[in-house]
Amino acid sequence: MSEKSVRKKEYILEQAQKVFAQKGFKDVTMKDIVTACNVSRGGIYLYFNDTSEIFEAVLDLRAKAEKNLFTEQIENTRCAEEQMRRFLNEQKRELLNPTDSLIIATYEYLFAHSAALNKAEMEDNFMHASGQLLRIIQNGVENGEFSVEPDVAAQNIVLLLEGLRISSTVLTLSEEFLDHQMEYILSQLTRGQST
Amino acid sequence: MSEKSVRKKEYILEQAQKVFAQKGFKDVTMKDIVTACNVSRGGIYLYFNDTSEIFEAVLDLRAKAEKNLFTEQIENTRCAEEQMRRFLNEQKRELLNPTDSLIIATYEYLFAHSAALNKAEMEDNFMHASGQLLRIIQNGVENGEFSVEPDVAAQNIVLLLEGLRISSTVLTLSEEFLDHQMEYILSQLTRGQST
Amino acid sequence: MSEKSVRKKEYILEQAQKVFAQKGFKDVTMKDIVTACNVSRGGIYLYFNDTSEIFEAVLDLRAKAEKNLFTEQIENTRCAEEQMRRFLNEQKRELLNPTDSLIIATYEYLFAHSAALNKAEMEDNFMHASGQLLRIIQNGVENGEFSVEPDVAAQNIVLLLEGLRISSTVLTLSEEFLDHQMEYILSQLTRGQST
Amino acid sequence: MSEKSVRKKEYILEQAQKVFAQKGFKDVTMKDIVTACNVSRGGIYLYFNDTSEIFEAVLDLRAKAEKNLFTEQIENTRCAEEQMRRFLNEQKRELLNPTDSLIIATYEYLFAHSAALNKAEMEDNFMHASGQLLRIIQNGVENGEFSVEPDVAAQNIVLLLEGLRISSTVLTLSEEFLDHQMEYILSQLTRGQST
DNA sequence: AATGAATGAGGATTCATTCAT
DNA sequence: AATGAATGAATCCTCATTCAT
Repeated sequence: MSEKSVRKKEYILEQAQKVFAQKGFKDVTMKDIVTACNVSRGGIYLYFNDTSEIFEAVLDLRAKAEKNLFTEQIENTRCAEEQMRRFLNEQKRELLNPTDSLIIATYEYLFAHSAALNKAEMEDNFMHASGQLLRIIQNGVENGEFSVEPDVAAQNIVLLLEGLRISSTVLTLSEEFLDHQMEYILSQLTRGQST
Repeated sequence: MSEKSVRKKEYILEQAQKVFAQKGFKDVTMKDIVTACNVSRGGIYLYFNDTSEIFEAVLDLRAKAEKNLFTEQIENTRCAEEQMRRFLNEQKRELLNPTDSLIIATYEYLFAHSAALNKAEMEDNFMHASGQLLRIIQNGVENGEFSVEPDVAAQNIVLLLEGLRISSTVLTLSEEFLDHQMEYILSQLTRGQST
Repeated sequence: MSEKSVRKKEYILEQAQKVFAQKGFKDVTMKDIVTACNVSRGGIYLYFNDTSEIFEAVLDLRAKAEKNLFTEQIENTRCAEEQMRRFLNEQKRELLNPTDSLIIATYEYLFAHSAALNKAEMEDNFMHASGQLLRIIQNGVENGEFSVEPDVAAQNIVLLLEGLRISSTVLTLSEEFLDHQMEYILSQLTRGQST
Repeated sequence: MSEKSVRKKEYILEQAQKVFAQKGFKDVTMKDIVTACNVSRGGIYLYFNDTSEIFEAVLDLRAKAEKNLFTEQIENTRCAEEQMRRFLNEQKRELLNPTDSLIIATYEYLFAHSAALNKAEMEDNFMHASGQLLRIIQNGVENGEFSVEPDVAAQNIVLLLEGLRISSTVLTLSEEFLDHQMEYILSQLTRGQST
């Protein structure tokens, strides 16, 4: 694939991402994407065969971008609570900007393809997703900052965030509301500390 | 509407519910529902005008059924922790049986109609959903069983459950996994108790 | 057919007439008529088999009513010009009230059935329609009031009126406009008179 | 739109015109037109969105063609009576060939859309239609050939022609019959001349 | 006589996908 | 590589008409 092709492909993915954020996955047609990009009706097939392929590529692109962001934002501190605060703040920032969230699209996609999906692999993914968090919490426990079962706590937070993300597609979550929840999470991690 | 019609309508809703549980909301066509029931192509329009109307009716039916179940299961005890356990057990039971969950369908429906929806009203609904829980937690706080901010804790649990429900469409949640989370929730409510 | 049936049938025709006046012929469905009357979906078939039959019956009913009106209004004068004025006034009155005109419906009906129609018979009808007029004009010619070729003049007036009727479905004809035309017609009949 | 597209569009309009002439407006379906042209079920939508749009385009096409014809046929003479004869002959020619008349279709279309139409604008159109005629008659009056009120006479002739056109959809008008009417019109214009 | 539930045919419309250019 | 015209499948939805009650 020529360099020009690569750039065009990336452009398509950028535009497609917006479409998926706005309409979810199932309602998006090839026509929608063709309209959003600068491609002809037939031209899109030179790059992708259907909306699933496009969506997968969008997710891949995002995953790469996020990975970089993630490590960079957090690693530069020793204090687990501080790391946790940064992490939660990052989440909060995203939750306050639901316009470009792919959460609904992602669930629609996964659910639509659930027959074809490897559940074991998905669980692995879930564990990975909580991996970052797990490390922070383990740090905290080792430091004596936190006193929880690290696995369970990390999963708990991941699930809560998922609940927030999915709710944000339908509700308007205020910053105040999110602050309360974030504080609650932190206070839970340190609960036994007072003794 | 004759009595027979009423029964047929209910039958349609039962069958439709299965379809929505299996395919979500957006992918369901009038034809799907027609095929699942014993109705002709045009016959369904005697009862409903489109899939949205059917889905709304399915949700209404569910809401009624759940309301009864809820009060009955929980009210017969004074101990807040016991009430909480019963509530969580009920949630666990549902989470282990994701085949007939409408969670994906519900989010697809809400998201697809989000332009037409009243966000303020939706937030009210959310608050109500946590209302039951809120009362249990307030009881617990008054009893001295729990020591949390009731509002925030109730919302936290609702969101976590939402996270579990939506995740269950894509992952297989083991009973063990759920038990850990449920215990974690309970332990959080009683955190300061040890002192 | 029982007396009650006869009355119901007439009631149906009355209501149907309004429907045809409003929608023309082709757009009217059995459902429209059923909705406009107090009859059940299937019940209408006890009286009529399709919209054509209903429309034909409506026209028959009208024809009867008009015939009575016509003779009654005009015959009581000897002066041809006065008769003519009365006739034209009656036409004017109808043209100013186009809401219950069946002209469009009639042409739609005739055109839709033109294959099945006997053209010769239709021409007879046309001649009949001008018959009344013809007699008045012949009177006038014999009196020396008018000086025209009676056949041609009568047909001319019938055609002009048809033009007015059909135009009135689409334009709003003012009373003033109609007065000018009516005067013009009259002046034509008497044209040679000045000599 | 490519040149080929333009030609195809014109081809569609030609074929559609025949369909409208035969069936009127309301009975014509997209399927009818698709069948009459060489287009697939969905293909027609590349050119037009519904039958109204097609019919409007057909009328536009006609209007252009007629405008040319009109001026060309008439302007080359000074004598108003001669101009009038040519004009009426042209009308006669069309009336004798009712197979490709769009009159019924036009009234069905106008009537069906009457709610959406601007009546004032329609009246303007009507006045314009009589404009050509009006000029001829004014010429004649100035020449001393005719002695009538030009406005009223022009409108009278337009309405008569409309009556003839609409009647021709249902009756077979003989050439003789038309000749009589045409002569009658002309004689009316010159009525006072004898003095 | 009368009802109205039910059926199925028919037409509208939108898209994924192909293909000639 | 790229275009966009064209096709045909799939769905939606409305009615005429039938039929059990």
